[in-house]
Order: sequence, then C-alpha cells, then structure tokens
Amino acid sequence: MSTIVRKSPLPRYYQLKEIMREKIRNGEWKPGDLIPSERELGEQYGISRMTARQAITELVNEGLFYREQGKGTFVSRRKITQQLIHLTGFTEDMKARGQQPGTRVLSAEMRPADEAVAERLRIKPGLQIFRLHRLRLADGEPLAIEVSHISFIGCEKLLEEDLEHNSLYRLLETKYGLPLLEADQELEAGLIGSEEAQYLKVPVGSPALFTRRVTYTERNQPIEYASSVYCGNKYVFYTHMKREQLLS
Amino acid sequence: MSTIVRKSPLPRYYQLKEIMREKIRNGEWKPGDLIPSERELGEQYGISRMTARQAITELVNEGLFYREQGKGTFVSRRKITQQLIHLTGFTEDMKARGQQPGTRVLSAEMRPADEAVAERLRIKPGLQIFRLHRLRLADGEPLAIEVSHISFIGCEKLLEEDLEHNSLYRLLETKYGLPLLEADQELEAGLIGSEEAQYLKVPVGSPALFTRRVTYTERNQPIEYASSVYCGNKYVFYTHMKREQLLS
DNA sequence: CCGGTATAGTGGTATATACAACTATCGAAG
DNA sequence: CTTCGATAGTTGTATATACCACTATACCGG
Repeated sequence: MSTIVRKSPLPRYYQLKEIMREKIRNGEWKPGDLIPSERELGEQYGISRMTARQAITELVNEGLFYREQGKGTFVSRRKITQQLIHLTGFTEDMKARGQQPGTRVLSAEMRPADEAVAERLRIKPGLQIFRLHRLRLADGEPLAIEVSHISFIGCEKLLEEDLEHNSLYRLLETKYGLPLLEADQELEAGLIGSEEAQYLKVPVGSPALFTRRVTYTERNQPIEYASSVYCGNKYVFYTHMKREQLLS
Repeated sequence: MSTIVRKSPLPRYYQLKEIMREKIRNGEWKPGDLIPSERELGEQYGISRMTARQAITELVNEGLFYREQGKGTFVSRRKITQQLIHLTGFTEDMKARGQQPGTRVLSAEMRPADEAVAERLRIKPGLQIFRLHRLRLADGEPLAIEVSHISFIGCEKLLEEDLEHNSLYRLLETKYGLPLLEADQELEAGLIGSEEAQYLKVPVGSPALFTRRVTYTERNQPIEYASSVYCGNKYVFYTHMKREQLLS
C-alpha cells in the first residue's frame, strides 16, 4: 500500500514519518519494538537511506523513537512527545498520543467573570466572558472535564461555533487571529468528587489530576483560563525540561 | 583558534555547534542577527554545507536559532528562557518556593538494575548502579518519597557522600563533572499506598502525585532515573509552555 | 570451558551534488 | 508610476557514496 512518490506535494521524509506514525497508532509497531534499519526502510519505500534517516531523526526528536548505535532504532516506551516548545490543546494532545479525541459540550454561555477567574485573565470582575464546559473523551471513553473561560473582544461569536467537532485552539488561531503563544499551567493531585464521578464514570475518591492553565496570546495578553479534572489512572502528563546551556 | 579538524575526537558538526554557541555567548551574534548562510559557514570552516547544516539544525532544535526559507538563519529572540526552563532538583525547587528543604536517607546502596530501570537508563539489566531512597521534607514536614537510580562510571563513590546535607544534583554537577542538562518527566495522579502512608504520615488513599524522571547529561546520556511520590495536597507542579513563534 | 577474533549488521559522521521552493532586489516594460 | 520578470541568494529536499564506531553472533583456538 503506502508507496512514497515524487509527485506528491508532500516531501518524502514527511510521508515516511506519517507512515511510521500510523504503524505505531495501529499497533503494528509496539513500544520497545525494533523498527527496520535505515537502509531497509529506504529500500522498502524506494527512497535513499539519508531520507529515511531524516524521517526517523525527526521522530526521535519528537520522542517516538530512540536509537542505539550498533543495535538499531526502537519505539519509545513512553508514548509521548509533549514538547515544551509546543503548546497543545486537548485535541492536538490526544492526536499526538495516538488516541482519538472526542468532545461533548455540557454548556456554552456568556456570563460575568467571578473574582478568581477575572484575576487570572487580568480583567475586571463582572465582565462578560465566554464560558465553555466540556467533557473530553479519548477513544470514546471519558477522560476529563474541562471548564474554559475565554475573554477577548468579540468572544460572544464563539456561541455560534460547533465546538464538538472543532478544536477550540485551532479556531482561535485560525479564524479569530489569536495565536496562542504561551501558557502557565499548574498540576495537582486530588480525588474525584461526586459530580465529576458521574460524568467520568469512575468511583468517587478515584485519583484525579487537576490542572489549571492560563493561556496567553500576543503581548502576554491572557486569553483563556481553563481548569480541568483528568481521570488519574488514564492520563500521564509529560514534560521536558532543559537547563540553559549557554551559561555553563 | 576556531579551526575544525578531522583528527579531533569530536565530530565536526559538534565543533561547529560549540563555535556558534560561543559566538552567541560573547555577543558576537546577537538576538535577531542573521548568521552566515550554510554554504558560507561550510566554506569558512572547511566543511561541507550539509555538515554545517547539521550543526545549525541541532541548534534550531535547541531553540537558539530559527530559520526562514529564502531569507536565512537568525539568532532567536528569547524573552524568558531563564527560570522556567530550568531544571531543578528537590533542594533547589523547595528553596525557590520559599520552603526549607530537608532530607532523610532511608537507604543508599549499589544494586543491580532491574529491567525497567535499565531501560530508562539505557544500560544492561543487572549492571550495578547506585540506588538512593530518600524521604523529602519541607519545613520539617514529610512531603515526598524519592527513589533515585544513578548510573555512571564511578558512581559507587556516591556511597561515601553525605546526602542528607548535600544536594545530589549539586554534587553531580560540581564534584563529578556531570552537568544535568535535560530531563524527561512524567506526572500522574494516584493514591497513597500503605507503605508510603507511614513515611508521609497521611492516611492510605490520600491523593498522591507520582513523578518519574530521567535526567540527561551531555550527549543525551541518561544519568538518573528517579521516581517520586508527593503528597497530593501539599504540592503543586508548575510548568510554562511556549509555542515556537517567529517574530521578525 | 573460556576467551579472542572475524564478520555482518546497525546507527553516526561526512562529502559532493542537484534541484525545488522561497525571498529580495533590480531593471525593463507597460 | 506600477507591474512583471529575471536573477541571485537563501533554506528545503533528495540522492549516492564512503567510512567510522559500536554491537551481537558465530566460530575457532587455547
């Protein structure tokens, strides 16, 4: 099937990346597996070894593979690549993990910001903001509950969007011209409460991961304050930390 | 000085990386500057364009440069980079939070690496590594239990260190010459088990934040694998995320 | 049985080359 | 004046080739 061609608008190494990502998604390649050698992949798909190597290298940088000299290239045990550089919403996050994101909108409305939210968004309390309450699914299973508060001029237009089938972040960036550049996030362990238990279909007192996030657009303008409750036993948060290297 | 030679034990692209880093450090190249083209750098240092390109690519991945097709490669304008991307051990972390760190060593020994640890450290199972089991305190109160596995040549010398009054990370960096440059960390919510409950003096079933971290030194060599259990109601994990953006 | 050693296979580094895609600039044509 | 086009310079993609460094295995000799 998946043949790599020259006429395609997409680069060959990119096509191979997608092919390999798919092999991981559908389970053909499992964590810990040895993947074919660079020479082998090149021959198999009719591309040169260096082109295959480029595809592999990028997936290594994304954390999907790791190499061992003299032995080969392997699929990482940890499935993910939440690069610090990349700021992802739920939809992109799930896709990167190889799971199918899903959403059920529980409510969407304009309402005045309360004290706590207003402080995070750096606006006056009582100002009308868009509030979105969503149940988040992964492969059809409830994974998290998320409440987003969004504040920008014209945010009431969001009421007319189909937010079950569109990524909120994608909409903000493409349709509303609001690039999401940075975010501050807090993570804390807790327990599932009675209300969340119903939505998430887990017992009260199950482990829960609480996250609170403020997302910023240009000029460090806060756009969104989101607080989420993740099922503790279904979600792992990955982060990559780097020490400033120039000062060694 | 900066000539790139073949006989050097270090690869040419790596030498060029160091040269370019130095140019940034000493201010010869400032944020926003256009650096010489790939061909130019290759000619200048007597290496091929692709080799120069490899050096640049890695620094782009590290965030020092960004490229614009048709225009050239530029030094990044990085606003923050200082405190949020830094990599801290428990001691530094607590001081930054304004709390007094404390440590009780529960055990310190050399023991063979089991399968799971060996994979994270990319060594052979059964190899002798240093294992450190510590109870971590904040302002005198138990906060977390941490198990560190450390693997480098000569790591058995750590047995003689006073690890109740010295930061492990600080020792590794200063005394053993092992700069800790990057880390991959996983966070997951869970519940306190019976063994941890005793040490942490909280009820079984309390919320817990589990973290697993692999710390890397130069050349992406894994040095430490640490897994910790934090009291969920006493600890919040902060992270800052940034999307790559070209501001010209 | 143990320990070299030869070998084949892997990723790592490096070069030379070619063309595509994109950007800026300059000059000619309208 | 504006617009189009040529052009030169940049990064992006792709190939072919070569050798190095490292690993595992099999085989041979002690």
